[in-house]
Amino acid sequence: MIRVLIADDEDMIRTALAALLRLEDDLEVVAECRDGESAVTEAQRLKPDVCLLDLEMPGLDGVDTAAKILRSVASRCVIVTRHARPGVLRRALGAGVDGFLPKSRPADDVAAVIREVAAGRRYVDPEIAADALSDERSPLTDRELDVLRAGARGETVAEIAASLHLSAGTVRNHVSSVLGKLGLASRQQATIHARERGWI
Amino acid sequence: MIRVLIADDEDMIRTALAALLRLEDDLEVVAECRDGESAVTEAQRLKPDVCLLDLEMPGLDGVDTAAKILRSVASRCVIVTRHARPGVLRRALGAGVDGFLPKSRPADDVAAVIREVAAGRRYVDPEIAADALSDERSPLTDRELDVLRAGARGETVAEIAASLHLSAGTVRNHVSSVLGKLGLASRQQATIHARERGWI
DNA sequence: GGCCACCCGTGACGAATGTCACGGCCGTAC
DNA sequence: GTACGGCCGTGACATTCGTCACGGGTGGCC
Repeated sequence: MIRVLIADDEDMIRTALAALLRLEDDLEVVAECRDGESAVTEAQRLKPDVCLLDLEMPGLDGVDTAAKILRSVASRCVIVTRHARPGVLRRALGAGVDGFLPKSRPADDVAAVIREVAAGRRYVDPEIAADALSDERSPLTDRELDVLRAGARGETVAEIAASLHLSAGTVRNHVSSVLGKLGLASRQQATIHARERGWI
Repeated sequence: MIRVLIADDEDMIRTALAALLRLEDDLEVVAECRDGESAVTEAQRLKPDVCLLDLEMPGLDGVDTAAKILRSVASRCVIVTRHARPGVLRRALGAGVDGFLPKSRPADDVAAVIREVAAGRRYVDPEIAADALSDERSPLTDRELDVLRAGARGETVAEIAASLHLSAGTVRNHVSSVLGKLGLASRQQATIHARERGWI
């Protein structure tokens, strides 16, 4: 019997997946969590065989949650996500995740992947894996990404500078460098671009 | 037997819901569609009793799809959505939709709502309904929303003006008016604000 | 008729933004 | 050692952006 923990902040998808997994004879859903923090707590308490973690969750996201779980429990983690991008896959594998499944795959595959991972194998969606091999990784430096992240909600240059403890001129230089690398013309275009590729 | 059409571009949630609904004795899933256009076609061909439509779909969104279906077939429509905002609910009801269910509700509720709607009753998530009654609707004019939509991807004022066949000064005035009404300081903040509330 | 809201435009102003050139400080690679 | 790239900062510059005041046009409402 494979003991499974599910974490997803969206009730409809979480309860639907849990109900489907319960129909499988060899799977047992031992916990349903709506955020990363409770998933970590429950994983430490119940020590499930496999944790199925949604990437997009408030607070701790799926990868952060997996990293915390893997540091303290001998569980295996599968990341499920709507926005499957090479950048995210890299982050996930770096955190020690064993499965990576985009939500563009049918629900039947979830049980299959859980069995694979529980058996000690890894599973990565082949489509994304191919993308991750062929694609360009972010040409931006860490600091440049910091600036993009800090300005993602429409903050002004001065506010970005304040939150990063920089001077406004430095922020402008970083932004200018980003726009040059990406061939774009404004910060908001750069943030959209970076978000679509999973860089931030 | 209630005949149901499901439309959702995300395979995992669509197949999961379809599988769960098939477990119900009184429901029959007659079609699964991944976009609005095919949902309209299939609805016209199969004339299902209830159409379960995801709001967020490429091309025709859920509400547009419902409007097209309701004009040509005697089906009833239920909108399912991740971002349930009063503005969206208003749009949906205006299109003649009979059910409105956010994805923050458990999957069991889907079958219950389908039965309600099939029986000729309406169902609107009480949480959202309360919000819709109490909240402010958008204080922005149609043209102001046009400008926000046109500039949602980081376009410059001149580009917005070109795509709306306006002068740059007029666009700036609309933007200025929007920012005044919302108490914000930049276009990108205004677009974020409007998106969060379902105005665009 | 007047009043008002919305729409479109112009012109001018200050502030914010992006570009460029420059210098300095650290690491790592050769 | 030198060379290079990332990082931080300054200063000056042109462009863009948001604000304001103004005028004209339409259509609905009293």
